[in-house]
Amino acid sequence: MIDFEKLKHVFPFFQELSTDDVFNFLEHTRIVKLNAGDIFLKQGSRKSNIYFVKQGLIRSFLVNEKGEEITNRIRYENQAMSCYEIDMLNEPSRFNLQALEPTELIVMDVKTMQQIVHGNPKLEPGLRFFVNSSLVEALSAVDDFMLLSAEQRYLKFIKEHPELLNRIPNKYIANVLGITPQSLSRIRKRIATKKQ
Amino acid sequence: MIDFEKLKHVFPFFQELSTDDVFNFLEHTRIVKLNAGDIFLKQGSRKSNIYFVKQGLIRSFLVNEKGEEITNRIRYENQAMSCYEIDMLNEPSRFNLQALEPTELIVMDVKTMQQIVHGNPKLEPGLRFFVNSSLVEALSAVDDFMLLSAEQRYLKFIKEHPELLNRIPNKYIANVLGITPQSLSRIRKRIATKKQ
DNA sequence: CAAAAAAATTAACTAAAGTTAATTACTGTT
DNA sequence: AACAGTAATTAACTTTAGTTAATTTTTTTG
Repeated sequence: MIDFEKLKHVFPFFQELSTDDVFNFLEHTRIVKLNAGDIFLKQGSRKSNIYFVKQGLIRSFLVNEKGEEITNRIRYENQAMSCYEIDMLNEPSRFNLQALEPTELIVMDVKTMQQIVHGNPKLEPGLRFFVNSSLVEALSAVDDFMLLSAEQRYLKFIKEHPELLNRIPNKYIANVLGITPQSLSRIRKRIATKKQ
Repeated sequence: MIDFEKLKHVFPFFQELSTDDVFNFLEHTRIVKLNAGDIFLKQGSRKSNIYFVKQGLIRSFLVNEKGEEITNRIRYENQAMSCYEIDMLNEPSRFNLQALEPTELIVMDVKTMQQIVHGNPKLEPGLRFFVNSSLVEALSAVDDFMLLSAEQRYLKFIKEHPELLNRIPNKYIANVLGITPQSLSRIRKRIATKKQ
């Protein structure tokens, strides 16, 4: 059973909607419960879903030519993950999606979602807000890579996501910062010795 | 006078619109003609416009604490530039916008554009396509910073934007790649000697 | 065309990051 | 508590990038 009031908090754009609107929307979603470690989308897949994290923590990663896993995105409560290659470029996913904790996802087919949202103008602002926010986040991340050093990016990361520090291994953070775990370890040491 | 047929090519999302729809949209735009070097938006500004490049070449750049100009975005024909800080975060622009060639821009206030587009459902798909494409581009750029070396990013850049190579100085390309002009010069030398 | 300005390259040096491998610390399990 | 597996750190070394400055090349402009 879906907790309607809780969902309004999870998805701010539900706030202005009637119960009917929300239920009509949620009718086309399904809840997926995952254990830590479960991979719910594999590299090469073309399943075009959008995944809202209701509870838990997920990551997107690929396996490079050396066989190493490289994590490129981390999402937690109230955030959404999608694979832009599948939705927008009509290509198979380059990435795997994996739960890192016991996780509950609200899953919806992207095409279905678009049909429903565009069929009900009251839903449009919510989707727009979501896409626009994603765009701002991505553009801002690009600027950070261009303008900040790895150390500065790390400091910004822990400032903006302090709650993640104790939930994910540093090696995932290193990947997201675009550096190796060894390099992050050195940066952390540098920062620690500076502070004293 | 606006060349309607040309515009349909410039903005693919106009293709399916009636002449009336397009003129209604364009009524709220203005054409701005710039000389090479003209700065048309200054760091700190809150003018929330969207700039479509009809002809020419523009860049976004900031001046860092050392007084150096750092270019973070380059846009040319058929592309659009906006300042996400102003539109989405309600903050003053961190960047300057400058024409690098004699340039013609179609300028429109973002709020006005949103009103018009949301007031005419036929215009919605065009805006959505634009925002979604921007999102894919930005996410892809983030992935490139995480997964590719500076040399690989340069090779990808010249492959995807060969027409830019002879239109902008290498130092701007270096900035966009997140490296110094000196470092790009070394990379170019490395590539040149590899090829023989 | 010549001078001036800007851009690109090169060099020498320093700092940071990648690589490989070993060691230490931590976590989860039985 | 002991073990195994994973993560984090450290070290030694290599490669790449940043920094500062000089030099060469290219572009602009009077």
